[in-house]
Amino acid sequence: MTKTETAEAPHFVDDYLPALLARASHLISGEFHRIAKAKGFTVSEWRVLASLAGNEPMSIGRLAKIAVTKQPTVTRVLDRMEARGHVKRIPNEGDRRVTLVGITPAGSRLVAGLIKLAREHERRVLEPFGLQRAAELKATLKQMIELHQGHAEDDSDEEE
Amino acid sequence: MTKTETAEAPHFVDDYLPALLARASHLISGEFHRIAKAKGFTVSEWRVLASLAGNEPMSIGRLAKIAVTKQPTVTRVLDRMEARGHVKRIPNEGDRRVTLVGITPAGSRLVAGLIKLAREHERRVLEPFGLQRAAELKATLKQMIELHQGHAEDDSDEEE
DNA sequence: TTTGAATATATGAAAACTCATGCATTTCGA
DNA sequence: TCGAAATGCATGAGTTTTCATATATTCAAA
Repeated sequence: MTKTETAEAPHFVDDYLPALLARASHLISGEFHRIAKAKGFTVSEWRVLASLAGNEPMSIGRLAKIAVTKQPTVTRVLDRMEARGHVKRIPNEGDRRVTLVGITPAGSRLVAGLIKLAREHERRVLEPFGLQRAAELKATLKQMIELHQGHAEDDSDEEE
Repeated sequence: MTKTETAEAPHFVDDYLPALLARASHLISGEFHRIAKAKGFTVSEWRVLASLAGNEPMSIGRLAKIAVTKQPTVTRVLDRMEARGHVKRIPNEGDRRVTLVGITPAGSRLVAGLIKLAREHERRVLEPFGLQRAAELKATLKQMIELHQGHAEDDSDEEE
């Protein structure tokens, strides 16, 4: 129905990489975010926790980059999470401008369950593609990330 | 490139598909969003315009789905854009619950330039991967979107 | 028809995010 | 060593987004 338009020519956003990435990301992550929310976390909080999980403390700036969240937002998310005892700020020895953030044992326990669920969800998502294509997809995405993390300007990307 | 770690197993988020999608999407789109903002659009506005560009009017719900934005947000974005004359709401004949949204000539002119820039940007992003891998990436993403658009629950996904 | 459940969009109140900028600390050139 | 520029994080203020729900319309069933 409603095809007053010319034959087909897929619409712009249907073949535009950023749109495809956004839509796929949104759909896939959204599925898991419902689980995270059920456990009492906002999306940002889950991202922060997942980024810190199993890692040594890292700077807030680095965390912002990994968690795909702007620095002021991260600062505020950390305030909430620190208040709940899931993460802790740690003054940095060498450079006192830096504040490190680490996950607490309580935070670790909480996120451990979520990560388990996240991995299961990921497996279900990738399953229809097979190991080969799944690996290719991840490799391509990783390479793309690698190529673009330097384009900085906004968020907190750069360094390295 | 990454040295911070102890050459250990890559951290959870470094091989977790949703994180890779989010990070790639964020980095790539972010690059273009700077251009869109320079032209006076917010990210949401650009998404709405890009979704409508060259298309016939569509319902707000469908637009929300395509633009990867929640319905209340779309409604408000539309308010702003309609006030600027970039889009227009059109009462739907058959079902009067539905409000259609179309891009105006003024909106079309504006977005035409942006889309041209967007395509150039996309080409630059995909260039290092070659036609083959680029096509595979898009195909995989499209299939993934296809497989998951029904999982609805939040936003506005479903139907179809 | 009439009623009750669905569906599509809008909206008030609250939460989250973002920009611009502030403060503290470190770096670096003169 | 001094002062300017840079860096890292925090914060005030304003905007956007979000949740929950309201409103309007359609649909299904009795």
